[in-house]
Amino acid sequence: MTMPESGAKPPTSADVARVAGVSRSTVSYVLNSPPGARVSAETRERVLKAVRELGYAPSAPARSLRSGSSDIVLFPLPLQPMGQLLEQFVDEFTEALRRQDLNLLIHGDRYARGVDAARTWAALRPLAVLAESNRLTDGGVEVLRRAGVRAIFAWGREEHPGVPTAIFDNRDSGALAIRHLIGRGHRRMACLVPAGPLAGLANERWEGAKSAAEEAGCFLERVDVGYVREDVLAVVRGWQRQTEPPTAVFAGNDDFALMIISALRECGWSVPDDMAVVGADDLPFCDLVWPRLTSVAMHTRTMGSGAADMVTALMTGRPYKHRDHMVVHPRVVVRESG
Amino acid sequence: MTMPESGAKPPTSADVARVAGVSRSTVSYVLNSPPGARVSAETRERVLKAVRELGYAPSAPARSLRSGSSDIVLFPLPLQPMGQLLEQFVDEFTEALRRQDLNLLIHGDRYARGVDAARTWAALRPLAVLAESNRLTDGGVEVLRRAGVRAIFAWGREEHPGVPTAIFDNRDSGALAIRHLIGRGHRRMACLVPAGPLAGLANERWEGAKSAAEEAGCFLERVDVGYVREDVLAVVRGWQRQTEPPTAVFAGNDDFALMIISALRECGWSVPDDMAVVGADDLPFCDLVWPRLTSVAMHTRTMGSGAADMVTALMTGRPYKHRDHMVVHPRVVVRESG
DNA sequence: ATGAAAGCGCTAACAG
DNA sequence: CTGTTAGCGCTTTCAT
Repeated sequence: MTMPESGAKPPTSADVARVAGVSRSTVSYVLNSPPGARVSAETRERVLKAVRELGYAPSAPARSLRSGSSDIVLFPLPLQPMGQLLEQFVDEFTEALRRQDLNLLIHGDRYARGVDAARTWAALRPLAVLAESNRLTDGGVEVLRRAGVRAIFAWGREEHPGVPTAIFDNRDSGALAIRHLIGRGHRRMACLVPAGPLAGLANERWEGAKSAAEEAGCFLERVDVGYVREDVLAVVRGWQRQTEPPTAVFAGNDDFALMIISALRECGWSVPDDMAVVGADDLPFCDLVWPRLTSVAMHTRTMGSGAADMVTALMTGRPYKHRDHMVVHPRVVVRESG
Repeated sequence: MTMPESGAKPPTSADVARVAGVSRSTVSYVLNSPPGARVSAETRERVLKAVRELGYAPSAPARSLRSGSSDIVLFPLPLQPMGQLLEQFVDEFTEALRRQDLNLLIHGDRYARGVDAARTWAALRPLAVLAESNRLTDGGVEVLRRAGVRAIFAWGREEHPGVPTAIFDNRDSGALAIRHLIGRGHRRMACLVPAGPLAGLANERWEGAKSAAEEAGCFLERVDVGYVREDVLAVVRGWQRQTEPPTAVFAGNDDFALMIISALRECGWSVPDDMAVVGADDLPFCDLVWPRLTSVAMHTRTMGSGAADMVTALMTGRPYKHRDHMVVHPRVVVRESG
């Protein structure tokens, strides 16, 4: 490989053709091997050698312009902090896409929504877009459709009309956590509702928890609490003053479960004997602390493979049903804390 | 906005021009407002109205093809799990880029490296690429340069020759942790070296820790340990049998710090009195557990703004020095655990 | 098995 | 201020 000339323009397929002593179409045939392409082994070798020599990389923009479709699947970075779940999902999805020669691109803007966001996404002319449902509006979907995006896929709490949606109902998580605790014999429980960036999420989980408790005729206390240790400590102190404090708490998420366990211990209560604790999200540290943390989790894998399935359907030309919705169910990962 | 025709092709600037009753160049002028463009307010309005009506989004591929440069800054998703740090960095960087009308795209493939990776990245014809230094090879950098990528920026442990690099030296982290503990009066210490996906990282931290201990004439025990609770527990049990066990431990990362604190407690030792614990990465939960976790952290913000500065330099045409390296220094976030 | 040529949607230089 | 036009790099007929 020779040195780059500073002002040099990127090599084109024409350059490759010239160096290899063939025509541009031959280069294209070698690089894309379409159904009816027949290139002699020797020619192919010459072309590939030229490619290497020139450090040639075909221009995706030009390709996309010419062919009218791209190999990009666009995933706008979620607003809600996903932590490790994100990397897990991305890994799986990328792998599935790679088998179809597709590229996952995560768009860094986590805030734009509606038509503005759609225009930004549409500009890239992606093959598919997987967006949180609350960032899609009718107008936005319209813009994407118009721009030739072949598959639009939503995910999140609410389904989006006309767009296949993977529904993560956080009420289910709350309900499941409470039912799990009831199954373990608890009758007086508390549900933490954390403030902060995850408040919306937490509130949904509370709703589900509440209805599960009502259904079973159990007592469930709602405890709003800030994202600081002192608040959590105050809550535990409050319980210690009660004559009949709850025997179990659904912490709303794993961070809070960690906090509440810390606080309980500081106050001399043990987990799960004096108080059972259940978190949510099943973050990696659930397995690392002691007592290990029982947690309600969504099947991230379900979403990863579900999304990949959709893209596969799209690629193989199978009909792609716009009305399909998929509900992603939570499950309880039972460990020692509750 | 009217209904999409199913087989319809995406609207083009020509469609907008026709609907607005102007020429294509006028549309382009309105949408890009280049220096010398003069369009009457009324015409501009007509054009924008047509844009809205058609749900038009300009094609980035076509634009990029024509103008020879794009608005894409490409950030290959790091192989090493970054957790929250990633989202923090992305947030900040995206915001800085938005001010320049640039888009951050995160490429989902975390594994490809060298020339193969470079070809994939180069295909998008991005304006800039920010890659982990260990995924860049000379050949890869060459391919990117050839493809007209204006700025190539590396980050990670080692600097990459010829490419400006943000150096995160994990030896520094280890050394800093140990020096902090020495400053607190500890003379016999241990350093956990976790196995698993982060082994490389941990090993570097160990090296730094070791040299800091040697420098100060202190004893530092290297403890290799698996990513499971039992291993950590066994380590603590081992210490309990020693007549002169260490008084402090650098856990290598925050997850391990959490594990070791759990294990210590299970064995009846208290933190930090019987054993001080320092983690690394300053994950959010450091503030949530009790005792709150002292942790060695890198300045993610430094990297975010550093990266943005580089892109700014690039955009404003300031000379862009290919030999610049930036060392990102760790700091100790002191809390109760050690 | 290979080459010639058209055209994807857009911008920018130039002409009016 | 607006319109005409050339061509960016590529794929894909259609001829050879």
